[in-house]
Amino acid sequence: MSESRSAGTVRRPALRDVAREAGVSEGAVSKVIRNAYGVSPAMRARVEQAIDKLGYRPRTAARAMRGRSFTLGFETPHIGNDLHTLVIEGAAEQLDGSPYQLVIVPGMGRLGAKEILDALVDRQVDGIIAIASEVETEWIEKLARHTPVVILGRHDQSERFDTIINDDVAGTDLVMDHLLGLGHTRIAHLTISSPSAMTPHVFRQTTYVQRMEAAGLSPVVTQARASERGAYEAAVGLLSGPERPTAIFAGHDSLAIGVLRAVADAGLDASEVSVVGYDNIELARHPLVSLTTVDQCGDEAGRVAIQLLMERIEGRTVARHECFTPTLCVRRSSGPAPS
Amino acid sequence: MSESRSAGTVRRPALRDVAREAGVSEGAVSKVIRNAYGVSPAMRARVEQAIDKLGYRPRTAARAMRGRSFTLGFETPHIGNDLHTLVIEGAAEQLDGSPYQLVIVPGMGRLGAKEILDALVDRQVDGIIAIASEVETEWIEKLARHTPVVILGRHDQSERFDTIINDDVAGTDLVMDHLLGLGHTRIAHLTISSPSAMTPHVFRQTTYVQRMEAAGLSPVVTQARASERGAYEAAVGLLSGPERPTAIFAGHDSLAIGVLRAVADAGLDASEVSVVGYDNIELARHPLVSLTTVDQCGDEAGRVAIQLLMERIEGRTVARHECFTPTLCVRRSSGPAPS
DNA sequence: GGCAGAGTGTCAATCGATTGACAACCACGA
DNA sequence: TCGTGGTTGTCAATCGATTGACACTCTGCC
Repeated sequence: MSESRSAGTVRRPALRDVAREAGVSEGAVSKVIRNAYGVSPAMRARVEQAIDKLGYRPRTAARAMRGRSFTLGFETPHIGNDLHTLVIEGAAEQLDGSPYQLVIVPGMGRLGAKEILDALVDRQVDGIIAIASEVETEWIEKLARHTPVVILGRHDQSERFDTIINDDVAGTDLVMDHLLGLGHTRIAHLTISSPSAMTPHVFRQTTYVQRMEAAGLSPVVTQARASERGAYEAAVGLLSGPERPTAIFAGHDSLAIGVLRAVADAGLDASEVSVVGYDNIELARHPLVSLTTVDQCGDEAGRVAIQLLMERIEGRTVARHECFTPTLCVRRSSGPAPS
Repeated sequence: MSESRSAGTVRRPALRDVAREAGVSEGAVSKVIRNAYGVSPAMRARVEQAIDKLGYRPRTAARAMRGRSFTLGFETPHIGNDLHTLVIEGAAEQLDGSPYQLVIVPGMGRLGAKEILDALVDRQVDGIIAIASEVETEWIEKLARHTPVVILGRHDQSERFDTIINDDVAGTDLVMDHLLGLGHTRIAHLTISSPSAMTPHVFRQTTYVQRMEAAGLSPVVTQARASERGAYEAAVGLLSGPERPTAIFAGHDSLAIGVLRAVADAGLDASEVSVVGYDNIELARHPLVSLTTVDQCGDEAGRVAIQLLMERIEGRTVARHECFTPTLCVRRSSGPAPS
C-alpha cells in the first residue's frame, strides 16, 4: 500500500528509492546526479544503473527548496506576438543543451504583468525575461533584489536589472529617411497609448515628430487601440479626412497590417498611400502583404537575454544594458509619393 | 546576517516569518492562506495583516512537495502556431480567477515532445495539455499514470488520457463539398508527413482521397515540408506541371499561405486556382489574404481542455474524448472552376 | 456539577533533494 | 608502528508548506 496511491496512480521514484536499489546512501546518489566531487567510478556505475532501472528523475520542486529550480521565466502580455516569438526562439537556441528550461506565462489580456511576474517568483524561477512595459521601475527593482531580471524594450536604465533595447531613434530615422527620400510630405504616424515615457513607441513617436519638424513639415499623430482592428479604424479616419496623408508610419507591424486593410478597403494601394511598419514580423514578408518595415532581430535579443541572465545567476551584480541597431526592409507597401 | 544573503539580495518572507509576526503557529497561518476550516475571524484578521505587512506569498515549490503545484503545463512543438495560440487563449480564459497557472514550454524545433513532457513532470505540474503527435500511445499512457493529461488532435482513444479532436472527416467533407460544388475536377491535396496514422493530417488526406474517388476523380497528394516555405516549393511544382490543378486543398493554413504565395508568384489568382486551408488562423481573415478555410474553434478546445484537466484533478478516472464539429469559412481565395 | 460536542489553535511528521561535517579506509614514508 | 594526507562514503540538518492528531476552551443542557 505504500507503493501505490489511488487506483492507477503510481508514485514516481525518489532519490531514496535509487539509494535503496543501489545499496548506497541518498547523499551519494545526489552527488552522482549533480556530478559532485567524491564519487568513485564504481559507485557512479552502480548508481547510474539504478537510476536507469527505476527511470528516476529529480524533482525540480525539491531542488528549488535548496537553491536552484533550473527554470527561467518569460513574461509576455500575449503570445502570438511575432516579435516575442522570435525572441523566444533565440532564447531557446541559447539554452539548448543546458539544464535550464524556459517557461512562458502568457497574459492573454487577462493577467497583468505584475501578476505574471508574481506567479514566476512563486515558482522560484532562477531568472526572468520580461516585457513589463506597464510596471513601475521601482517595482521591478524590488523584484530584481531576489531574482535576476532582463527587461526587453524599456529605455530607462536601472542599476538593478539588465535591459535589452532596440535603437528606436535610429529605426525611426531609417523610416523617415526612406519616406522623405521618396518625396512624401504628408506623413502620418499611428501609435498606441503608452503606460510610461520609456516605451519604444514613445521614442518612435518623438523621433517622428522631430524629423517632420526638421523637414519643415507638420506632424500628424493618431492614437489607436492596440490591435489590428484599432489600427484599421484609426486608419479609416485618416484616409477619409480632408488632407489625406500619402504615407502612414505605423508604430508596429500589427498596426500596419490594419492600416493596409483600411487602404485596401478604401480602394487605394501603395501608389497612393505608402505604409511602413516596425518589427518585421513573419507576415510582413508575405508577397500578398509585402510590408516595408524595420527589422530589430528579435532572435539575437533572445540569445543575449539568456546570456545576461546566466551571468547574473553566476554572480554578476552590475547592470548591463544592450542596444541593437535595426535595419530597414523595403518592400512593396511603400513607394514614391503620388505627384 | 540571518536576514540577508549576499549584497543586494534579500530573503523572501516564509510562512514562519508570518507566524512569528502574528504571534501564532505556522499551522494556523497555513490554514488561513488555504481557507481551511478552524480559524476564528480574529485569528484570520491578525494573520492577514501580518501577510500584508511582510508581503508574504507562498512558494509553489514547497506546496508541490506536499501535493499540488497549482501549475498546469502546455506542450507545443512551436509557439507562433496560431491555432495553438487560440487554444491557449481559451485555456487562459477558463482559468481566469482560479489559483492555477498555465505555463507553456515551447519546443521551438529543438526540444522533442518527450523532453518537454519530462520537463513538466519534473516540475510536478498538476496537469498537462499536449499536442505530442509524435509520441507513442504507450508512452503517454505511462505519463498519464501519475499526471492528468489531455491530448489535442489525436484520434486514438486511450482509456488512460483524455483527448480533444476536431472532426477532420466532417471538416474535409465541407471542403470537398465546396470545391466540387464549384465545379472543380482537378483538385490537389497538399499535406505533411505524419509520425503516426492518428494525426489530423492523415484523416484529412484519407477523406480527401475517398471523396475524389467517390466523385470519379483522380486524387493527387503531394507531401510538403512542414512550413510555409515547404508548401511554397511544393505548390510551385504543382502549378508548373502539365495538368495544372484548378484547386489546391492544403492540410492547414500555414501551408495554404505558402500555396497562395506560389499562385501569386506564378501570376495567377483565385479565378484560375482556388486555395483552401484548414484552421482559420488570424491571417486567413485579412482582406489581403482572404483565405477560404475550416474553422475548428481552438478557443473552445482550450476551455474544454482545462475543464477536463480539472475534472481529472478532482478525481475522475474514466477517460473522456471530446470531438468538435468544424465549420467552413468561405472567402475570396476560392471560386468557380475556370471554364 | 459534570459532560457532550462544537469550535480553535498547536504540534510534529512529512514531502525530496542538497550540503557541510565527519568517519572510515587506504597507502605511503619516516 | 605510527602518523599524515587523500579518497570515498554516510549522516543529519535544512529548505517551506501541509495535514492529521491532539489539546484546550467554551456553551448548553441534563
